[in-house]
Amino acid sequence: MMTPERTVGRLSLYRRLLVAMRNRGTRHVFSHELASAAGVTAAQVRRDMMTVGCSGSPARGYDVPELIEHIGLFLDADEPEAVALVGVGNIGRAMMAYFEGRRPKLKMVAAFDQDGSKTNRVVHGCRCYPIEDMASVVDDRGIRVAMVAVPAEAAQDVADVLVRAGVRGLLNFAPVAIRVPEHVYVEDIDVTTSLEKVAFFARQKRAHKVSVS
Amino acid sequence: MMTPERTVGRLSLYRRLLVAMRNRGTRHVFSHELASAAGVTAAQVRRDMMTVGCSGSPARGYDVPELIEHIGLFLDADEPEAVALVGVGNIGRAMMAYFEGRRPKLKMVAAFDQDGSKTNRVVHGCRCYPIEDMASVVDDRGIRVAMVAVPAEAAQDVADVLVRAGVRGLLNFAPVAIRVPEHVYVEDIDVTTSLEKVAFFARQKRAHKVSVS
DNA sequence: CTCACGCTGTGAATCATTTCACAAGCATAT
DNA sequence: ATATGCTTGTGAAATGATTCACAGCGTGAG
Ligand SMILES: NC(=O)c1ccc[n+]([C@@H]2O[C@H](COP(=O)([O-])OP(=O)(O)OC[C@H]3O[C@@H](n4cnc5c(N)ncnc54)[C@H](O)[C@@H]3O)[C@@H](O)[C@H]2O)c1
Ligand SMILES: NC(=O)c1ccc[n+]([C@@H]2O[C@H](COP(=O)([O-])OP(=O)(O)OC[C@H]3O[C@@H](n4cnc5c(N)ncnc54)[C@H](O)[C@@H]3O)[C@@H](O)[C@H]2O)c1
Repeated sequence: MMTPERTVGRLSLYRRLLVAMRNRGTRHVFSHELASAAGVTAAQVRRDMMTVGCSGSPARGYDVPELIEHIGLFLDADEPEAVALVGVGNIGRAMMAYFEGRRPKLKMVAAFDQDGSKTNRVVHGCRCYPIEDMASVVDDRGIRVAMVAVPAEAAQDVADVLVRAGVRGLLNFAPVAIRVPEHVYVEDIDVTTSLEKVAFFARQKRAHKVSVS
Repeated sequence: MMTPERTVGRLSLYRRLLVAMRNRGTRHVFSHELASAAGVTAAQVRRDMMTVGCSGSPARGYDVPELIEHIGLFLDADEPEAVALVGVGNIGRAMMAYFEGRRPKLKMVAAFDQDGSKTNRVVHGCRCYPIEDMASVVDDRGIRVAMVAVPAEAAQDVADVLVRAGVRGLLNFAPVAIRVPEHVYVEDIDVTTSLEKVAFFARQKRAHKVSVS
């Protein structure tokens, strides 16, 4: 019954593609069309649709608005969710700019930083508080999801405070493995690792190409 | 013989942790220590060490400097590799700041942007060129790895030019599935999807907690 | 009205990755 | 010298994710 992590990621991607299709006026979509747009197989799409409990017709495929709605029911909370950001540096500011008005169900409502020159103002519609206020603001506003964009040395401490204040999910940009209690979910975005993977497989592919041809 | 994608990601992570250990003066490490630092199991670490062909002693564990070297031999190219960046916006600039002097084997040597106000200068040690020069600069410098940080609408076009100019690996920040020939590797960093995953599992965990206790 | 086609939904099979479990090893204490 | 208590390395088992393959169906053509 527990949904696989990969599936959730793909559903988020499908939704974005489907919204774009709807905005272009597309009403129906076949599994192979969505699959090709998402870069996965048609069977995968159909399986994923099973997990959101959505079915299509053999003749027309899936109904796009209906799919968007079902994915929303599955993925989203009932109420819009408040998200906190810790660390108003390069990455933090880029994220504020990016998320402004993008996903109405996930609104960045509070940012925190140690540096006094970055706090007590509103950036991209998000209020910036001194770090000392973090526990109380997160607790008061019932914030359950936070992005961590502070230097690696500070990430664990920040996470500890967030978790104690009630946060249940962390998106971590700092290049460290954050340790959290079992009931907290952490997703890491590790750009260095990603880039090293790209460099590694870029080389592999070249080698493979040569050896085959 | 083809190394799994996951393994490569973990090796990159291990290396970072090992370098930090070495800088603290640690000479030897047991699989369970590295595992705990990386947030994986000890068996996983030992398996991964097998793929880089590195062995430890039952008494002392693995030799830290030796491990760092072996992972380097496995992951890195012989020569330092040049990396290109396309899109000198919020994300692009954050990446330039971040990678400056971080990984000597992966050096960001050229950035490209459409916007004239961002080009023909040096930012964080990386020269910014007009987008028109991209194909020739990438080709001339033999660049094989590139980061794509342009708006979604432009990403496919940019990727096409890069691939034609000889790029074999892409790190893509734009929220679209980029289509590339079979011999090119693409890794996506999709912050929206990651955040939606975090929000989803944060909720799940809460539910799980309640139902168990 | 009937047929043929191409799609969906899904059990079963395949493929990939992780974990188990244990023989063999090495340093240390006795 | 040898017993002890850790560890490593690794087949084999388990788990997890993806793909196959096909029955069943709805639609549009004839
Ligand atoms: N910039 C990038 O492209 C990039 C890429 C990958 C990872 N990262 C990681 O993301 C994190 C942030 O990177 P950045 O480039 O935005 O760094 P940055 O230095 O620009 O910003 C860090 C911010 O965190 C604040 N801060 C420091 N300690 C704090 C604390 N204890 N509590 C609250 N705020 C604190 C600082 O005042 C600063 O505003 C780092 O861990 C970095 O390694 C950044
Ligand atoms: N900012 C974020 O936190 C964030 C997060 C996730 C994803 N992204 C994605 O990353 C990409 C960049 O985001 P950003 O916030 O840096 O955007 P941005 O608007 O700040 O920067 C985009 C840059 O690309 C340049 N550009 C546009 N078209 C171009 C083209 N055809 N060729 C070359 N350069 C071109 C622009 O001049 C600009 O400098 C977008 O696809 C965005 O969706 C950004």
